[in-house]
Amino acid sequence: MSRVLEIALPVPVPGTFDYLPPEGEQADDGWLRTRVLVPLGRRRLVGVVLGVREASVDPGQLRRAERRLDDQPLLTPELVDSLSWAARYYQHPVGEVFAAALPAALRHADTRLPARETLALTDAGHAALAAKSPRAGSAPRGLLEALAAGPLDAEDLIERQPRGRAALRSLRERGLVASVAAEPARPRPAGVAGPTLNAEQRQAVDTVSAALDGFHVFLLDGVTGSGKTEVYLALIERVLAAGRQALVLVPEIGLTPQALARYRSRLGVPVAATHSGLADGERARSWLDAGAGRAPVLLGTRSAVLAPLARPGLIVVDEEHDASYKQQDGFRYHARDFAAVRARALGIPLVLGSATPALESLANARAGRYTALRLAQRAGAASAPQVRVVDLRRQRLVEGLSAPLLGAIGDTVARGEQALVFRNRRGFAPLLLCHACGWHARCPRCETPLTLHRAIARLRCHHCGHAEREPATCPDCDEAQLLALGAGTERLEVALNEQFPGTPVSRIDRDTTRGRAAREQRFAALEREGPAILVGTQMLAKGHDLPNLTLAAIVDADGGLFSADFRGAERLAQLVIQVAGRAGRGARPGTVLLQTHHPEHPLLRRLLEGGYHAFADDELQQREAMGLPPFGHLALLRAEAKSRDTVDTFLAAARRAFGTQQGVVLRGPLPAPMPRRAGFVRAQLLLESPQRGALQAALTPWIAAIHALPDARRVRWSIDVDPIDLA
DNA sequence: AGCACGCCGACT
DNA sequence: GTCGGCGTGCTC
Repeated sequence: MSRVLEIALPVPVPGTFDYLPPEGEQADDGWLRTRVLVPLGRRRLVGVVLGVREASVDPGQLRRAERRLDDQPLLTPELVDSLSWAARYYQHPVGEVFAAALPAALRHADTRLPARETLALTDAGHAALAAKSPRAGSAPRGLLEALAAGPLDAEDLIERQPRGRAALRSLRERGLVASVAAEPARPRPAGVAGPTLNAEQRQAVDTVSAALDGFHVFLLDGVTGSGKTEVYLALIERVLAAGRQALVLVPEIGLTPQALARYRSRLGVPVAATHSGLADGERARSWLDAGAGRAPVLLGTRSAVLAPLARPGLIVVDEEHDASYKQQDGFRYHARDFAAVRARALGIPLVLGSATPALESLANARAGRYTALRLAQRAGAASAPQVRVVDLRRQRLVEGLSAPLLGAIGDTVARGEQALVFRNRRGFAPLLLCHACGWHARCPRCETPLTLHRAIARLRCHHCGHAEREPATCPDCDEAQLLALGAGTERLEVALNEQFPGTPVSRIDRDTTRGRAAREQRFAALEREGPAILVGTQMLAKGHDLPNLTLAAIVDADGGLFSADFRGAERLAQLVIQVAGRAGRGARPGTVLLQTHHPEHPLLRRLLEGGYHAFADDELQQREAMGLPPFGHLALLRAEAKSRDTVDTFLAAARRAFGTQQGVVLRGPLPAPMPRRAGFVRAQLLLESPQRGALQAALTPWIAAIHALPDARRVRWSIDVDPIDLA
C-alpha cells in the first residue's frame, strides 16, 4: 500500500501521471495543488499535483518525483475542480489545461519572480521636488509627486504615470529615487467618489447587492453610454467592504491604461492586472496575488478567468458578447462560460454586461436562468444616435463611398466635428486582376486572393502572412493593365484625403497601429482635435470615447447579411450598435450611416426599426428553427495536413469511430470555409445535438477513440466544443 | 509535444 | 561504409 502523487503534466495526452514521492518523503495531502518537477521520458517537466491516492498500478513501475517547487498550494481546491471540469467539457488534455492556467513564468522550474521593490525619494529627490526641478507636468515630475506622500511599490508607481518606466529609469540614474526596505505606504488614498448613480443604475446595484451571498448570474443589458462601469464599481466597492475579492474580465482591446487607472483611482485599493502588455513576471505576480488574497481586485483579459481567488466575492464580464473571450487555439475555452462555471462553484454572483448581449445570454435571461437588469438611459446629456440606411443600388460610388455618405462627412467636418468610416478590410484592394487575361493574384499556400498593399507595393495574404512584391505587369500575359478591385481601409484613406483636402484623415488598423500604446496615442490625439476623419477596421468600434465624433459610417453592411457563418448577422447587428455607440457620446447628437445593396433585408429592418432586442428576437427564432446555438449545441472536429488524402482518411476513420449516437447528428466531412491555409488542406466534422448532455456523452468516448487512431498522428487535429464560428 | 528508435537514400 | 530523412510509438 503505497500512496502516489497524481500529476497533471503539459503533454497532449488525456489523463494524469502517477509518481512516487521523492526518496524518503511521504505522499500526503501537503503535496496537493503544488507544482512539482518530475522526469517524463528523457525530459523533466513541471506539473501540478491534483491528487494523492493509492497506486492504481504496481508501484514498481512508477518513477519518483524529483522535487516540489512550492511550499504552499498554488491553486485553490475550487480552481482544480473547475479546471478539471473544463478539461472534460472542452475535451482537452488536462495537463495542458493546467499549463494554460499557470502564468508563463510559473511553467518552468527555474522561476525567479521579480522581487517586490519599494521606492522612495532620496534626499536629492526631496530637494529636486522642492526646487521644482523636473518640469511640471513631465513624467518624472509626476513620479516624484506620487512618491512625496510616502514609499510606493515600483510597479504600482510606474503604472500611475504614462511613460512611467522610462521616467523611473532616469530618476534612478540621477539618484533622486532609490529602493528602500520599508513597506509601501498604506493605506492608499481612499477611492475617489464616482458620479451619483441614476435610478436604473441604483436599481441594478441594489438587485445584485441583495444576492452577493450565493451563485446567481445577472445580465446587465445597458445601452452604450448608460454607465455599466459605474454599476460594476459600486458592486466591487460592496464586495471589498465585505473583505472579498472581485475578478473583472474585459475584452482584449478594452484593457487600456485609462480603464485601469479608472478602477485604481475609484476603488482606492491595489488592482492587479493581467494583460498582454505586461512582462511575464508581472503577470505571474498578479496571478499569485489573486490566489494569495493580496490583490483585492484582479482585472484582466480572457486568461484572467483561469486565476485562483482566495476570497472570491464577485465576477464581472464586461462586453460579454465579445469574441475575444473565446480562445481560438489549444485549450479552446470560453472565458464567459467558464466564469459562470466558477461563479457557481464559488457560490458568488456573476455579472455579464453588454449593450449587445450574445444571443446565448439573451436566451438564458429569457429562460429565467439569468436575471436581466436593463439600463435604457444614456448617462448625462448624450442622446441616442439616429441610424440611416444608404441604398447603394445604382449609386455612383467613389471607391465604395456613396454621394450621401460623402455629403454627410462633408457636413460633419464643416461643423468642426469628426467622422468615423468603418470598413472591415485592411489594405488597398482585396483583389488584383489582369484586365487582359483574367489572371488574379492568389496566395500559393492558401489559394485565396492576395490583398494589395499599395503604400508598400506588396501583395499580402491575410490568412497566412505570405507576402510578395506587387507585380508591374501581369505575370501570365505581360499586359501592363492590372486592376485593383474593391477598396480596403488604405484606399479609403487615399480617397478621403482627395475628397477632403485640408481635413486630417487618420487610418486606424493593424497596419498603421500596432500595439496597445500606439492605438491609445492615436485616440488620445483625436480626443483633442477638431475636424477629422477616421478610417479603420474593428479596432475603431470600441475603446476610447471621442466626444467630438458625431458621424459613424459602415461602408459595407452586406458582408454580414449574407455571411456563410451562422453568427454573421449577430456580429453585424452588434457592430452597428457598437459603432452607433461611438457617435454622439458628447453633448451633440450622433448619426450612423449604413451602406447596403439590401435596404429591405428583414434583419436590417428589424434592427433599425426595433433595435437590437427586436433583431435578437427574430434571429433567435431562426436559430431555433435551424437547431443552431443557443438551441442546438455544436462541436467541431477540425483537421489539417499537407495532403488532401491524409485529411480525408483521418476524418473517415473518425467518422467510423463515432458510429451512431442517440440524439447526436454528425455531419461531414465538410470542407472548411478556408479549405487551404498556409499550405495545409483543411476539413472538419460537425456534431450537433439539441441536448448539451447528449453531445457531451457522445464526445468523451469519441475523443478517446480518436486519440487512439493511428491516422490521428498524421494530421493536426483539434476539437472545438461550442465553436463561435465554423471557420 | 518532445524524444527515441528504426529502417532506407546521397555523401565525406 | 556513415549522416539523416520522417514514420511509429511512448511517456507515470
